[in-house]
Amino acid sequence: MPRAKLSSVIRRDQIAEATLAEVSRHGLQRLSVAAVAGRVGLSPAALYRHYASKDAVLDAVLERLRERLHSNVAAVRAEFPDPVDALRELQRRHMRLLRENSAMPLLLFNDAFHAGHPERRARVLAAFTGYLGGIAALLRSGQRRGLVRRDVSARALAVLFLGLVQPASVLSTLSEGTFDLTRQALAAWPVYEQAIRTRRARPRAPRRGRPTSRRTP
Amino acid sequence: MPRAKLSSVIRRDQIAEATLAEVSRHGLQRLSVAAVAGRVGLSPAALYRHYASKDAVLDAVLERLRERLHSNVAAVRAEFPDPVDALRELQRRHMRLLRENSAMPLLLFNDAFHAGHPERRARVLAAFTGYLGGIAALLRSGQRRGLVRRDVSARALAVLFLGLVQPASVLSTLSEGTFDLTRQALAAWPVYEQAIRTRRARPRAPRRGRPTSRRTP
DNA sequence: TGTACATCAGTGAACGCGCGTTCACTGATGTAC
DNA sequence: TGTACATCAGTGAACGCGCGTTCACTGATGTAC
Repeated sequence: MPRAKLSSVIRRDQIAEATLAEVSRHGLQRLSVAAVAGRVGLSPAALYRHYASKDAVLDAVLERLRERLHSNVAAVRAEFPDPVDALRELQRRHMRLLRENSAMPLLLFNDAFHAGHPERRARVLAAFTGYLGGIAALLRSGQRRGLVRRDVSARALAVLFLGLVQPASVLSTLSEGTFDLTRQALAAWPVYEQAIRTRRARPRAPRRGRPTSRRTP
Repeated sequence: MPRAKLSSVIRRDQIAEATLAEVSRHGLQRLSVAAVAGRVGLSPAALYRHYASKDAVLDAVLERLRERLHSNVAAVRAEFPDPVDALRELQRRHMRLLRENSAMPLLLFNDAFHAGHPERRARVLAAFTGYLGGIAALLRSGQRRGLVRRDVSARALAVLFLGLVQPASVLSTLSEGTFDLTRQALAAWPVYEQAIRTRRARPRAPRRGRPTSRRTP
């Protein structure tokens, strides 16, 4: 007996969201078309009315994740004039994104997601470097205004920013939530902030005992 | 026609190494018993003379990776009396380990590796927290000697240490080597080192403009 | 406001492929005598 | 130093399971007239 019919526009959306939810719960490995269809309330065959293949669904999911990362950068840029404040908020949003979409690392860092899909790997890399680029842009703007140290490239500081959350996220996934991601992030932020901010009237390399010198011009 | 016979002790070793090499090259997703056997110079069926299953091989591989992580920590501890120097060297060794075993992130952070294997997931987590524990121990010893800041837990600083390499490693995997892991790591280390070292005669929170105060007792 | 019809979202059943694993058998190797 | 035999690492062929996908068919829905 056929169940309720809905337009393909709606179904496409439901299927992509259901896939995200399934991956969040059981990982990409165990993701089956049957499970996704079941979650939406469809037979597996019905899914093929809306997507050409399982891979097409995964591509749609990737696009959603890319958008969410991008919109986070856009949002904090708009909200905070101070780029360092914006970064702190971005970290918060990033953690929320991870909490609500634990599928994200399970997909993006998963070779099963790229293996044999060169175009998809390129898109993941583009999403990643796009995000990184947004972070680097914030840092560069901080550098221009004399808020962020200039002796290290904005790019390198941006990669370091990702390191603020990523290992914690891995631990959290592995421990199935036992590891407290938020607590770690809260402890890590001030360390990062102090590390990237322009230092004023401080010895350049304290351990060597060199004479004090100003770092910023 | 049967090929050269070798003792099972040798074969077990060859098979585990071949698996590491295969995963490094094509990821876990594409890892097949046939490919591993072929690399060793055996038929797929022969592999079952030495391991009970493909999963048993993967367990052996996990153990090898755990040992390599552990021995890196032990080595830098033995080599450097200063725990911060030891950490710098650990970062170097970690990068080398990643370069020579790109299988490591492809396995350890892969849900296909844990999915449906609670014991294995526990072992991965244990390897991870063991490594983290070793790093935290170095940091704690630095804290005791007044070399490392005490206002942040050694544990949190240890997770941050992992962040020094991990995002770069992901980028490097995604970009298939285009991204320069070593360069990033070299740029990141001084930032980390300055961030964790005890600060002397520096304003506590420069941006707020609070009065100068010593951080270390 | 009804009727006819094209469209399209739905279904159960079956297909087919990849791949881990098993099976029955082979023949080299090490050891007891 | 030979011979007999248990052991054990090797093989090709076939099995079997999971799962993505296709197929022929159904019936609801929207629209032209």
